[in-house]
Amino acid sequence: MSEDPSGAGDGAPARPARRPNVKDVAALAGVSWKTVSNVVNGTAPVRDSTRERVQRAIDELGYRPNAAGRNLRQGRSRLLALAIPEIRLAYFADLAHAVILAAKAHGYTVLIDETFAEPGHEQVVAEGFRVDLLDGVIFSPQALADSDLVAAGGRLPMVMLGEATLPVDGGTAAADHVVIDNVASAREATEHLIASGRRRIGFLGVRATETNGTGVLRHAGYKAALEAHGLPVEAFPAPAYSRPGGAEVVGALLDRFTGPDALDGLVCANDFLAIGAMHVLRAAGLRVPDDVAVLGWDGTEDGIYSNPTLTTVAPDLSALAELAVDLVLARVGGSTATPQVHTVGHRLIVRESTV
Amino acid sequence: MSEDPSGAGDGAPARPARRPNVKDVAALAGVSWKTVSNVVNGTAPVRDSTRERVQRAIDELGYRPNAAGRNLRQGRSRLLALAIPEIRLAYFADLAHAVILAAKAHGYTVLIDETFAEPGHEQVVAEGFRVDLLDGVIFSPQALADSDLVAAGGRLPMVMLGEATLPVDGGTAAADHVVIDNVASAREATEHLIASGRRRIGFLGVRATETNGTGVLRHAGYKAALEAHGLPVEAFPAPAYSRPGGAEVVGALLDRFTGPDALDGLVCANDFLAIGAMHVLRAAGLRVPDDVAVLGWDGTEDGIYSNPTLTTVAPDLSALAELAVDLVLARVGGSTATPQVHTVGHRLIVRESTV
DNA sequence: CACACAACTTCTAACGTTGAATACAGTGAT
DNA sequence: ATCACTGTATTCAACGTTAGAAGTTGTGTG
Repeated sequence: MSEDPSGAGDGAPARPARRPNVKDVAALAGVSWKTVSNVVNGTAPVRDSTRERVQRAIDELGYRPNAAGRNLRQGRSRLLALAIPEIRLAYFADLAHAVILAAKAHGYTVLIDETFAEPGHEQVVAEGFRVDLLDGVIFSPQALADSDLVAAGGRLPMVMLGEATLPVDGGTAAADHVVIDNVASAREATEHLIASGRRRIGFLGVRATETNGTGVLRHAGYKAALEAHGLPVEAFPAPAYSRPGGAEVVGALLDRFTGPDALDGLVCANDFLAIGAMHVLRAAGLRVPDDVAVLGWDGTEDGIYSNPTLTTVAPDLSALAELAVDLVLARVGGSTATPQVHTVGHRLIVRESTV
Repeated sequence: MSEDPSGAGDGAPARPARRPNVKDVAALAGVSWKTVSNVVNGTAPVRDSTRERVQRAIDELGYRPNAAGRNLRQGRSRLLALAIPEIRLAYFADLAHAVILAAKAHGYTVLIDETFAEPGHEQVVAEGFRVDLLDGVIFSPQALADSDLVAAGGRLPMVMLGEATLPVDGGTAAADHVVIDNVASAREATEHLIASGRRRIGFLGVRATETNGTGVLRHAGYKAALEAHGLPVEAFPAPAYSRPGGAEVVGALLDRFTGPDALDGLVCANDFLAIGAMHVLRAAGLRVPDDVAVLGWDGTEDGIYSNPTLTTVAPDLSALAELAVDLVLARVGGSTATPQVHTVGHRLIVRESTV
């Protein structure tokens, strides 16, 4: 009916055909558009009276500097990506939350890229995923081995989470890494089980394909603790660090929970494995923690509301996220410091599953 | 030591000082930059041999069209935002996952905005959050009432999830809405409890502040089912649709689960409330489902691995996400169709908690 | 040989922004 | 009255891309 092509309502001010730009503001304020820019960015001194006049024009038109123009001019987008296997996994949702907050504190916006742990997609990320759009990437790789990253020429500032992409020989890292002390935390967690009287403790979550990943390191700490007490070591691989993964492995392992050498403790490489494991154990008529003690990693909220509640190693996620954002933004700012491995804190939260 | 300011390694090709642009590609391929543009965008016909030559140059230089330049020229960023209360809540993580996939199918990238259900921040989103950067927004509001949205002039294509921002009087919606049939699904779920012999069924999750929100509609369906059977209605408010929220409410309500009129069923407005409720019920020595049947909404994976496993109403999330993306992109493309309310499917998944 | 047509080039312009350089006015000193 | 200086404000140019128009080849057709 109306001739207004914008389709906006009647009562409200009609949607302008074109978003206002600096020139519109300048025209309304009666100054040059550069002065408007100066007011917006504080680039050059502007007289108070002029500033007020410009500000009034900005408010009246609802002017917001166009991001594309600004990005083009400045060569920066103030956009970071967080590349993770899958946002549905609680740990990564927690991580994303922490990273979004940390980035916002620096005026940065975060966009989530799900890799689904596919080597192909992870390789794409490593090689400079959306280098046309992003200022930097925070990358939590899963399938990528240490050697892969070195091959990719660092086209885009990148920070790695976890040790997976570190050279096994201890050589120079290709990018900054942020990690928790997996060996120490695994030792702590295992010591906790031993202290509560467990003697036959299994480890769930070794991975054949990993050379330097989370699972390997946690397994190493677990092994060190048991060997220090002269106790037997028994490790099982997991296809995926997920609830179904944990359920599957433990399901195929149920006969190891009966007989004279029955397992009475299970160190799981993360909370999901532990919850999947507990689910199957319960279905098989085994009691947690009475028959088997179970613990995991990540400190996800699931462990607070699981039945029984779950003992877990919780990384200091906000510290991790802030550090990762600081490091990647330092590179964006031009830093060429030698990449390093940074360790953030963790703590063991003891709950019902290991009482 | 090296004079190379890029800081790149030695073996790998040094990071170029400047990212290649169309002119660099054109020079290498021996064609005009316009031809490169034509190859990249398919704007005009190009001979196969030429196309190949250009493609080789693109690959060799690792050329990727600069997003800022392209956005500026085309007036579109191919960026959508998904505004949700909090990514850590499993339902929203599932939703984000579905939206990311749906958007990717259209060449769009998604950026997550967490509103924390703060009215202030939700208002900002409604008024055209990052209109300078985004092509559109998919918005799952929590605190926003129906009237608020109308006031905001639609500066940015927006699709709303859920009924919260619909006018109560059934008037014209200010934007497209995508919903599930909350009344019908609540009736189904409640009928399921009645069919399994429950007679004293409570509802968890009404909200005083809502006029047209999810909780109100699910309560209406619940009420309709009970009244159809002449059974008593008993509803309780929840401070937040979270596990702690569910735990808190049920914790203060434990005496309603003993005595002659003891509740033997609990319809919870979402899975989180249900899991929090089950947690407290168990701690108080009550058995689910023996003493109390419990169910929720959202179909989150938590309900598969909870103890007991949880009966839930699962929305068809991929349909919901695809529809939302289609609708918002239609607006981006210039559609001025009258906003409508679109309903997607759901199904009741029966598990242990209501056997 | 004129003509149509395809493939490509050249040229112009514009998207909105901001750094660098420059112009301008007003003040105070010489 | 001239000059230097300071505080403001302005003009210029460029970021990388693409749309459009007009011109230039080369090839094949009538």
